[in-house]
Amino acid sequence: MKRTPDIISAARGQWKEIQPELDTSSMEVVGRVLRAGAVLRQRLDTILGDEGLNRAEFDLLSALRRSGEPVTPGRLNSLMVASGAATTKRVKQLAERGLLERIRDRHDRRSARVRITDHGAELIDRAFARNLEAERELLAGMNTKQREAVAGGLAELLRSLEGSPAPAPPAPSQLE
Amino acid sequence: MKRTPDIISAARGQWKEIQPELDTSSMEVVGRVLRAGAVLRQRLDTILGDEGLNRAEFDLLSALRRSGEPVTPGRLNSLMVASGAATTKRVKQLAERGLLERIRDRHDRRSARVRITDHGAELIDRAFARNLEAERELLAGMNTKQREAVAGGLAELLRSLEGSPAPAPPAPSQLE
DNA sequence: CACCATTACTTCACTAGTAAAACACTTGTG
DNA sequence: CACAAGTGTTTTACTAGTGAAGTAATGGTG
Repeated sequence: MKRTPDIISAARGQWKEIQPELDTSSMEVVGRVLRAGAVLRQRLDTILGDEGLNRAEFDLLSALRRSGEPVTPGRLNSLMVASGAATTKRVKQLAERGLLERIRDRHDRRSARVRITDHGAELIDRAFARNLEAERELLAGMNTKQREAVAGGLAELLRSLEGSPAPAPPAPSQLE
Repeated sequence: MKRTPDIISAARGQWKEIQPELDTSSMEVVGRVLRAGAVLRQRLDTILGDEGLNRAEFDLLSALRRSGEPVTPGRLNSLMVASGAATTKRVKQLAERGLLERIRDRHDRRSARVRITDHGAELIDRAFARNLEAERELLAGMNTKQREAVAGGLAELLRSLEGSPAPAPPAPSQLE
């Protein structure tokens, strides 16, 4: 079954002419992930904008919301695949908007824990639902079987790259 | 066959507790693409740095190199999934480094075409090979079958999102 | 041809991200 | 216990990206 080529197939063909001996097979996965990610981000970021959030803010509030309890900046870094400096900035700005707050960690004074506010939870709940809807629309060109196939493969890839997700550290019994 | 969950499965489980009626199935694809992309980028960008290029520069030189002929800024935008302002900046900086040059387009004076220099081609050839090697290492945790499966699914996704790639516009017979 | 709509690109003002440095705290070792 | 090594986070200086505005050119229409 011959398929219309996607842009990565086309690119591989071009590289073959330039450097015929080069093994470009990794592009089949990596090139496609990076490109699909860029396209999806470009399209979904505008939807988030309508909800008053950018990608960074959305990711932070999502991570906090689904964690269900306060999270350390270090853990946020890895949940969001961001640098410490980026996380610090994001937390500061959303704290100023009253969407989250910092709570001192009595058990480790190098750190504070970040907790979403009620206002923040309301905002992310709405934005998240809206985002899911937009995602579904973007995936509408694929049938269920195709979506499940790529989802399974991507899960393999993530496990291969990251291993299994670390459980959240135990919440201290008292935080003030 | 029950698999160790990846972070997106875990996240979906968390959302199910917060909003049980929400259909989060799109996260299986979109969430994973975005996350895998972020992880891959984080890891590969350091490799590119060793070759003296950042992601933006790498993408631009790659696009030019594999095109084999001068490209308009507008086409570079879509090849790289970047805004016009970003492309302008990238072109300016790499031109200053002598890695590419701008050629006037006699057929449309709103535009110039961007051509990679010999120096630029040497640099990207080495960087590209190094990048492929790093990609292969990152994919080493997956077997061939798994890689082919996810590659196929991702190709479907890209075609669904972007359609088939536009061919390069004909090269004018004379450019000066 | 004159004029208007559209297109292609650049400029501008601002924001988000990063590595490295700085600082404070925690843990390990003798 | 004292000190060194390690860890967690923030600060800093800088860079890359963006939307909107600006500018020039092209194409369409009467």
